[in-house]
Amino acid sequence: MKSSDAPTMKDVAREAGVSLGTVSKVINDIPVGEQYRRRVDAAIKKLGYQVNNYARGLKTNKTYCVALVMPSLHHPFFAVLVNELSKCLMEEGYRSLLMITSYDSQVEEKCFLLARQNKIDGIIALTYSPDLEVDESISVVTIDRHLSNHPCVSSDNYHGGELAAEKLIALGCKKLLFLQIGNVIVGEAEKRGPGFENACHRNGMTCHSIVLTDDETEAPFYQFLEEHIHNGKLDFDGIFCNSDGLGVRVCEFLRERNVRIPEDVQLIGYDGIVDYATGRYSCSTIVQPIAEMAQAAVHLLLHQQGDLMPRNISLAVHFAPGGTTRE
Amino acid sequence: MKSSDAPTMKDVAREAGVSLGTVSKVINDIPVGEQYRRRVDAAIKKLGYQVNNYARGLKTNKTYCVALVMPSLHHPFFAVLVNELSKCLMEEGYRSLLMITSYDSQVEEKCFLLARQNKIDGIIALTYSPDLEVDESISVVTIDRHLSNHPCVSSDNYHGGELAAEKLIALGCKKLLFLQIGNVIVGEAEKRGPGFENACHRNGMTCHSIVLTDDETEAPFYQFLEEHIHNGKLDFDGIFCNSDGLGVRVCEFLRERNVRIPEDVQLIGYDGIVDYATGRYSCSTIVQPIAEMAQAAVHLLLHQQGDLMPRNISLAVHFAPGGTTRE
DNA sequence: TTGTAAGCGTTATCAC
DNA sequence: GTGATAACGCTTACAA
Repeated sequence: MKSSDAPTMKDVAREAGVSLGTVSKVINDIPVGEQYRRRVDAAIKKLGYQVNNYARGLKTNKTYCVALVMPSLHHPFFAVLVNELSKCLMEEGYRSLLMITSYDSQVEEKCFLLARQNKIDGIIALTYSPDLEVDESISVVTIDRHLSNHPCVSSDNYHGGELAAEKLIALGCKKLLFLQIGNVIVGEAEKRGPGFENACHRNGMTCHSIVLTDDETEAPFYQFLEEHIHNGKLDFDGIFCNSDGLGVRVCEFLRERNVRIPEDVQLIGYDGIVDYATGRYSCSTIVQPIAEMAQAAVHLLLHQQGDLMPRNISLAVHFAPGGTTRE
Repeated sequence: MKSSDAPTMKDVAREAGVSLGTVSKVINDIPVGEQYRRRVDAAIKKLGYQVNNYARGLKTNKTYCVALVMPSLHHPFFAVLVNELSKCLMEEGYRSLLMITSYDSQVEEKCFLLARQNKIDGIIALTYSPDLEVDESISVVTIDRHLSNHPCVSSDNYHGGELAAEKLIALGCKKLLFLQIGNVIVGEAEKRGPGFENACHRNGMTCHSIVLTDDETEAPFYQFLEEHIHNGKLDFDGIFCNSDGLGVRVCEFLRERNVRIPEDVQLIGYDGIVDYATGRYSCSTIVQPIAEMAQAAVHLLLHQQGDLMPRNISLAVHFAPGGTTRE
């Protein structure tokens, strides 16, 4: 850690032979005599002066810094989300303070505390603890989950579920299965199932659903599937999984048992995860508009505080074929 | 953006009926009379006081903040690296300022500037611009690439190449091929090829190498492979790719042409990328110890500045089977 | 227009 | 050991 003896505004003022206030004005683009401006600019360049955001933040009570509280970057969805959030924030002149919670609510709490100590201008969070204490004075936007009455940005999960059902039905499926494994915490993502089921019924079809929570294993899925395979034929011909990850695993399980996908069974996942190596979707999927979600979250946090904060913003999803449906 | 009217040390002092200095001492764990400490602690709790890191940083010239300058989080290697870096830093009491450059050297430069303005305590960077201007007063540790004389942390790329060759040879390969597509910028990763070739020669084997740079497409690889397939047999029986991504694509290409992997051709990639859905390696691979690299970078940056900064630290890699080798 | 000075919330150096 | 007080680098009235 080298000690920083960076030049300050005072140094610039001395070098330019003007006062502190003048330097400040130049830096903040406040009108100043042309000659002064030139002298100051020259001094700044000569000394390599850089504004000290800490001093500025202290004075203005504005840090141009937003905390990103995320469970992990091992999952592509989170990684890409953080990527987009960080880019959006940077475009708006904000910096991102990244905090990884590892799905640990203790850490989540600590992050919120740290964020507060850092006097950040806001928090964008995807958390798993339902009862996080959030300081009322700080602006928060959540992704996919609700936290007190802070606005939540998500994809249109309900419609995504509907879309999956409609697509499978349009592709000729007659017996539909819905598999979900997810958070004990109820969030926006839990609307995928209802959307799917509703669209099934609306189309006069029944649908078998199996819903597990994160603290269980996926074993019941596979046991169920196993029991419903007879002579290499599954009793269902259309499956909707609440994530691409699950979709991929289910595909693999079925293919190992000689169930042909998409010939005999078609499957749709959710998320729109793109394989890093091939650039393709890992299965047919309902694509979440991650970049738009990031943009919405940032915009909501920075430009729409105060008056009319919506409780939820859900963004349009679309279906993308990924080899596990006939189209 | 709600305005923050958080309580200050002054408020705490008044509430506790002590002076400012005493409050400061309590907060910084400097010995203080038991009664005072209790009164201050009570006041802190009552008011919900939180230290203002900006004011503290201004005074102490220490921000406990490190900038992470990364090209993108779309690639799992970067995502996991950032994940680990951020966790390490947090454990050491540091915050991470994430900056995504999108492989754009203009942005890289801007990030370094922003980092400097933010008076961060150091930078951990994976950049693509060879001539980034780095302020001499700031500590930098790079990953995989060299930047002026800042220390660089990487996996043991050269040995990784050797390992790949030795493994393929041990598994019975007779005709070896090396494929590399990578940065125009020369970094530590460019040692994989030499390591591979050297180990080949040491074992009395020749090795055909094709090296492309980022600004080209991979087409020449596939053209070459196509020309060297006769009756479903490839002229080579062992391939080393300089990344798992390339490895996966090459496998796919060959399998589509009925070349059997790993029966007829064995392939080893580099990175140790784990599939998010299955948790398995995407191909047989030389695994980079990402967590250890992160730890080394953080440790180097925070605890070993000044005296003996190594130019390069390379960490041990290991081979992991991933279905594209016979073991 | 430009310069001066107060103050943001801390820490640290003093006397007491 | 405790309490004033002077910085830290900046912004912002306000005075010149």
